[in-house]
Amino acid sequence: MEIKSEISSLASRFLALNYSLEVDQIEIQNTKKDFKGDITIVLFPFYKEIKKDLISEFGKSFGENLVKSSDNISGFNIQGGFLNLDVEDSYYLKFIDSIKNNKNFGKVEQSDETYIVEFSSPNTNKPLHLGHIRNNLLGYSIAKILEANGKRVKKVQIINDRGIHICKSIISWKLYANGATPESENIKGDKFVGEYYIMFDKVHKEQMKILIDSGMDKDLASENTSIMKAAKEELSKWESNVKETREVWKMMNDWVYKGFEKTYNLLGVSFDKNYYESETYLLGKNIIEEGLQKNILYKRQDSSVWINLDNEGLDEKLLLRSDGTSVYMTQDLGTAVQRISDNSDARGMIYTVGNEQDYHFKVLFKILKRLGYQWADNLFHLSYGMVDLPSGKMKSREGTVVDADDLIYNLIDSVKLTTESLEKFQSTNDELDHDEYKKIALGALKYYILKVDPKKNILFNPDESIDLTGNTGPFIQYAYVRIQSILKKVNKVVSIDHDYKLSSKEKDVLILIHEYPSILINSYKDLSPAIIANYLYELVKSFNSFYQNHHILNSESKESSSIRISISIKTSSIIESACDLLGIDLPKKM
RNA sequence: GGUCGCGUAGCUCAGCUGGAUAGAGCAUCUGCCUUCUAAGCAGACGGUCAUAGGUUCGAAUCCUAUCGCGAUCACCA
Repeated sequence: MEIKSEISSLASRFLALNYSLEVDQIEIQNTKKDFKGDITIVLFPFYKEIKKDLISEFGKSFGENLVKSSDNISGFNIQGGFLNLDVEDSYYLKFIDSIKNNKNFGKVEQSDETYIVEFSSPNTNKPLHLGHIRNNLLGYSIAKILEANGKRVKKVQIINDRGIHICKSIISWKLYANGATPESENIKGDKFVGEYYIMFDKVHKEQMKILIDSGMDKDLASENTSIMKAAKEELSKWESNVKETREVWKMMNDWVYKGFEKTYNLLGVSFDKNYYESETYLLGKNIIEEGLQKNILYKRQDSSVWINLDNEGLDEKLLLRSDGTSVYMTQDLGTAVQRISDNSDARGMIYTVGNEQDYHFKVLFKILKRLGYQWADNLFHLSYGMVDLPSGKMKSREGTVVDADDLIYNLIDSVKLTTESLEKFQSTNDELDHDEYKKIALGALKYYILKVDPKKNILFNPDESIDLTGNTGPFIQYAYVRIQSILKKVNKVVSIDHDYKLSSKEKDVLILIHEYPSILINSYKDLSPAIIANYLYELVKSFNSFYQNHHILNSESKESSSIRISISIKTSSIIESACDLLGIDLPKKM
C-alpha cells in the first residue's frame, strides 16, 4: 500500500481506539528538509481534544503505536506540534522494484470517456505568433495529460476563415498584388496573406485621414473609405456565393493553411479534426429556436433574441441580431452541439482560449446548461494569460508581434551557436545534426512557456534569448542524455537488495519518483502542464545531485550499483513520460 | 463605474486543499572537469510575500478594504 494512505488508516484506527476520536482528515505531509524524518503528521489540529501540555505525550504514544503497527516505519521524533516519522529504506527499495517493469508508471488505465480539446483556432489573415504558441503548447499538452489520466481525446480547432476581416485581405490582394502568389514571391502562404491584411489597414488609415480632414466624423469616415466599402461588398458577394469571390477566398485560405501546417509541424502539434467557421457559422439558429419554444430565451420587440442571466450574476446577452443573423455566441452554441454529436462517446469539452474571453465562456456554459444539455457540466475553459512584451501587448497590425516561425528559427541558431562554443564540442571538432538543434531549441521554448502557471501572464523580452541553462528545457534534456550514455554501458540488470541502506541522495530521488503518479493527477485536476514541468525540474535537479555525488557504474558495491542503475532507469523513463506530456522531444546527444 | 484575474529576491518564476527558519533559475561572486557528457555540481549574496485590518494554536496561502497592473462589460470575433 502507498505509504501515506497506510499511515492515514493506521492513524485513524489509533485515534479511534485510544482517544475515541473520529477525524475526517489527518494532516499528513512530506517532512520538510532540515528536519529528521520522511513523513510528518501535524498534531496541532488535536489541540481541541487534547490539552496543550499533554500533546507531546500524545505524540509519543501516537508515534510508538505507528512504529509498532507498520513494517514501513522505523522511528519517529516530535518537534513542537509535528510528529516526524522515519520510513524504512526497504519501503522505497520494494517500491522501485515493483515498478521496474511498469512502462506506464503513473498513468491511469484508458477508459471510454472521450473529451474534446479545442486549441489554436487561428484567424486566416494573421500568421501565428508567440501568443498562439502558448495556446498550442497548452492545448496539446492538456490533451496528452488527459490521455495519461485515462481519457480518450479528440483534438480539434476551429478555423476562423470567413467574415469581414478575410475580405479585407482579399480586396487588398486584388488591388495591389498584380497576381502575385506565395510561390511567385517565395514567401510562406500565411505571411503572404498577412502582408495584404496589414496593407489594407494602412490604405484604410490613409483614406480615413483624407475624409476626416475634409470634416467627416471619425466613425463615419471609418465606414466610408473606398477600400472599406470594397471589402464590405466582397463580404456580401461571399455571403451570396458569388463564384469569383469564393474562388479567390478559397485560394488565399489554402495558401494560409499550407503556411500554418508548416508551423504546426515545427511545433509538433496536430489535430484530429478541423472545423471551419465558413461551415459552422450558420449553426446554432435552430438551437435558438428551441430555446425560444422552451421559454428559456426571449424576443424583444425588434425581434432580436436574448437570454437573461441576471440571477447568475451575469448580464443579458444577445443571441440573435434583430435582422436574424448570428453573433459569435450563436455560432459557439451551434459548434458545441455539433461537436458532441460528431463524437457520440464525448463526455465534455475543453476550450483552450485566452483569459480575455473568460466572460464569454461563462455565459456560453450557462446557456448550454439552461438549454438542458447534460454534458454542459463537463465544459471547461482552459483560460490562459497573455504573452506580453516589455512594450506591452502584442498587436499584429502595429507589427509588435513575435512571429512564431522567426522565434523558433532564431532559437535554433542560438542553440547551434551555444553548442559550438561548448568546450566538449570545440575540443573534438564535433557537432550535432540539425534535428538535434531543433529538439533542443523547441525543448527550451516549450519548457519556458509551459513551466508558467497557465493563468498568469508571461512577460517575454525578445532582446534576451531564452535561457539554455538552469531551470530550462535543455537542463532536463541534458540529464536525460547523460543517463542514456550510462545505460548504454549496462548489460545485465542485477536484482535489488531490499536490505540496502540508502544514501540521502539516493533516497531523495526515490521519493520524487514515488510522487510521480500524484503529480499526473494534480496536473489533470488543475489542467496545468506547469505542475508537471516544475516537478520534472525538481526530479532532475535531485538526480543531478545524486549523479554528481555517486558513481553509478563503478560504485562501492554490486548492491549499490544495481540500485543506482535502477534509479537512473526510472528517472530516465519518467523524463520520457513527462516530456511526452509536455510535447518536448529528447535529443540523443548534446 | 460593474465583474474577473494578477501583485513573492534586481529580473523570470515555484510555493498543493492554511503548518516548521519563504524556495528555484538568471544576474553578481567562490570553488570543482586524470573514473559514467561541466548545457552539470557545491557554496555565497539577495525578501516588510503590494498595503492595512480580520479569522486562529498558526496566514504568502482564507475573508474585508485600499493601492497598482491587466482583461472584460458591443446587434465585433
